[in-house]
Amino acid sequence: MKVISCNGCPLRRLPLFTPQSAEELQFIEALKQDQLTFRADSVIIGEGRTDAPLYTLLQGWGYRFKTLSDGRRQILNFLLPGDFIGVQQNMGDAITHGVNALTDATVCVFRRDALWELHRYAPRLGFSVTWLSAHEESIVDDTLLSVGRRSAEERIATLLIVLYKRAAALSDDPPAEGVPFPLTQQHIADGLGLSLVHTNKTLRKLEARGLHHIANGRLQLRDAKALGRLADLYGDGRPAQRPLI
Amino acid sequence: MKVISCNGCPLRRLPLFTPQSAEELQFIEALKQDQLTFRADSVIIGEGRTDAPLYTLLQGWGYRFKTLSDGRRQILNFLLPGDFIGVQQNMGDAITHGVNALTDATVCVFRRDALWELHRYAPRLGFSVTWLSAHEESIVDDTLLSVGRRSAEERIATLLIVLYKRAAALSDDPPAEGVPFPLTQQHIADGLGLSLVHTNKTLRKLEARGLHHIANGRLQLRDAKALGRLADLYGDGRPAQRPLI
DNA sequence: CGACGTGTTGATCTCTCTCAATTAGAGTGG
DNA sequence: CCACTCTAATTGAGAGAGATCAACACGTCG
Repeated sequence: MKVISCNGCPLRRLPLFTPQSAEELQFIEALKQDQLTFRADSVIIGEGRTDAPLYTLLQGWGYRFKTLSDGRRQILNFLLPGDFIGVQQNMGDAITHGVNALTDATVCVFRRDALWELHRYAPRLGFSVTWLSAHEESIVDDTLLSVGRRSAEERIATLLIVLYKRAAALSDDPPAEGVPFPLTQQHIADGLGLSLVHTNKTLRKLEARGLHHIANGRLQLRDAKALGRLADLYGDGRPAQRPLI
Repeated sequence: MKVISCNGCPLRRLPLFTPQSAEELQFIEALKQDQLTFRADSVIIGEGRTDAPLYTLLQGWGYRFKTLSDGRRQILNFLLPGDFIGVQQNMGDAITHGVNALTDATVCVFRRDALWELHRYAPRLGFSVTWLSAHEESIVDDTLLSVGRRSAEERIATLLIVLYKRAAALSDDPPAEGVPFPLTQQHIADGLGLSLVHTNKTLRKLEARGLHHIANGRLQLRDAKALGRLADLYGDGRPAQRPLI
């Protein structure tokens, strides 16, 4: 993929990034060092790294995860274009989670001190990063609610709705035959604290009831209302809303 | 409790807040509006509020939580002195979780635009907030790993260690007869995605094995090594480490 | 003294896990 | 074009960790 300028960056379309000034854009451009592409299933940031660079996901999907020493794995959240990668760890703390690519994924690489530079010289953008960081936490909060208190059916319904909305928000055209959905059942299981087998059985049950359909890497919600009843979400599941400041 | 000046604020002792300059302190002081005290078990921020102020927990414990419409509750994380309350929501997003006091709790109240002011005029402190926000997320990450992939015994061992360390880091004297531990078993259950009954049985089992002891609102770790083996934490459970910048 | 919150314990019940096999599709090499 | 392999999905059977139901104990408080 050709290296694109920050001017055409897909992140700019996100509502969080209120219209940037020319100076701000130029500033970001100066902090951007490189652009890298990772293969599907490859490691973007290894668990335990301390010197991880700061990335921004430009294209493709990924996920953050933690593992126990015996191999049990929990996916913390899924990363879609526009998400930051490694903010926590770029602040001097040891990283305690890994980041893998789910599909082929292109990232922008920023200077290690980019976060500080941003705060120092473009506080409005620094503020945006804080906002985005807080928003990512709220996604993890939602997942924790699911994993802690929802049944398997409810968890899966919730995940399907949330990912559907996030994916749909990124495409320009209305999602006629569904949205891209690159997760395997193992990813779903690891994201929801379920076993692979039970995930499969639950998915089949929901699909048999006509609630959704997954095929060829695409997800369709066939009965969004029923899924919504299962999920019992109030305001969650919609993409970030408000502009800043 | 007497209103204290930011100069004597307990937060200053936290390693995250590298020595502040006199100007920075003065700046914070100007943003501080008030000081409030909440009763144990009272609501600090109601679920769904949109105009919540920005607080900082000065004294006492609290917790963030989410509930499903049928009443199932998940505690997202526990708040100890030095924690922020409502950062996410003070950034223009609707709040989707509640905050309750666990003990009597005193908070500092800041102007609603304090976060922006901080970023704008004291970028170093703004950066600290971003760091703190990211760090809070990493605590939720750890809990999600527990709830998703650890057994009941392992979850409880993990929680005890983590809270012990956080509480110990806040007291000056070495914790001879344990650290303050104001949680009821219901709080533990809601924080770990377990039922009350099973939480009780598991706690009793661990206590019978001599791993810990809870009495009179205090927690002692009697066999930290055994608890650590159960918890299987690597770097987690210790308080925030590195200074900034 | 009765009511209430918290903790404790026993007896079921069930959701989800684990184990085990099988199927289907993609890629590879002969 | 056909074996061979590997990964992902699927399905059945049995086992188990944890949930639910039901009592009871204990201390505090009005």
